[in-house]
Amino acid sequence: MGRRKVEIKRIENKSSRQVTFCKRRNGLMEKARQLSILCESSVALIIISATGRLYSFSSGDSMAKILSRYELEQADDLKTLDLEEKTLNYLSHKELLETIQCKIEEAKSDNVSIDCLKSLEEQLKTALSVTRARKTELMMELVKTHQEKEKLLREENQSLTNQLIKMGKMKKSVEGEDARAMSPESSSDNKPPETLLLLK
Amino acid sequence: MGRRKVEIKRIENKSSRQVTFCKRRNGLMEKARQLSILCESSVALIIISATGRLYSFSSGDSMAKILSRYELEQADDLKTLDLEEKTLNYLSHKELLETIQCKIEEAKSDNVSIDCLKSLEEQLKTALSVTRARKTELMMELVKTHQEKEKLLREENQSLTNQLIKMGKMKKSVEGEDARAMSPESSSDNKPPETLLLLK
DNA sequence: AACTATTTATAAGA
DNA sequence: TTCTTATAAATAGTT
Repeated sequence: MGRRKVEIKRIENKSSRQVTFCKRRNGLMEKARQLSILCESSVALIIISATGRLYSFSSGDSMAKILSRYELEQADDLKTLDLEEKTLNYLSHKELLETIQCKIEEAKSDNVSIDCLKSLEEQLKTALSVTRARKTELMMELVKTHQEKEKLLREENQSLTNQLIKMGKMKKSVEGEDARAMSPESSSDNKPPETLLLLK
Repeated sequence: MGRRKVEIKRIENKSSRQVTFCKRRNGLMEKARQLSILCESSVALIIISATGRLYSFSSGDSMAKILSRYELEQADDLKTLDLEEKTLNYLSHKELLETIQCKIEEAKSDNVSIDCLKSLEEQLKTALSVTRARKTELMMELVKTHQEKEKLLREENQSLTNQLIKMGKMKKSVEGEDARAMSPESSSDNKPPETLLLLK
């Protein structure tokens, strides 16, 4: 939308690249704002120029909230488990925590070096990821357990329902012919009644 | 840009809000992509719909890289220092590290509870923030020291230059008249030579 | 930093 | 939902 159509590829001329960056960045920010208002959604936008300058917009929820929601979806689940696999391969959660304790011991001194803090930061980052991954792992297990329990309960339920239908039919077949109307929601898939042995 | 102008405010009709969300979301993503390519910049875009669905786009660098760059700018510097002030007010870095060691001790057991891991995660997050803040603090001090050293060196340099000019002039004033051409870059602000006592 | 000729995005309608 | 089209909005090149 300008004097002529432009191909979407890196603009070679430095100054026109800079001008376009400024124009389109503002356009993008405005569009992000509009979307969030029109459709009451949360939008987080971070732009880093080629020269390293940072621009950001966030709406609805605060940036931190949006980012943590994103991380919840991405990092916390499978990706972190993958990313941290390297670490997990060498060190178990327990071993990692032991390692970090040593680092912390070092960092408790009153005049720590920047390098020491840098290294502690890295360790804490890793520990945080691994703790999250382990937490997710445990939660997944928990969910799985619940799902299985639910499945068994559904099966039990189905079985009981079928038995009821069977009994109802026997009774109705003595009384008359409109027995099918009794439980319409399960009328199309009444399998032969299964035993309750499934439920241990 | 449609059949008529729309005010930027929440669209009341649910289905047209949904349609607009879909259209504008796609538009925004496309614009983000174009900006990143045209101007070789990194763009991270996260959109969360009113119903909680998450959409994201990232370019150039990976999402994780962009987010950590964002956090570096925001969290690491003053804001985290503010955000974590609460924590720092109650616990020093050292005390925090001691607290975390206890948590870690708990979490090292083989069958930790999810709650325990959740709490450890929180502690690690705080420790990470505080460690970063402390690191930044120390780095700022270091930078300040260097800046002061630099200032003193510049002053020493200026003083020496001035002394040289003065000596040069005295010499030249004996020899001839074109002495001004000697050091053109410092010809306009040659203050009287200061002592070197500044440099301790 | 403005200006405008064009292109592009999109609101409403089908 | 998807396509179409009239119109609003964004922006490329120019000044």
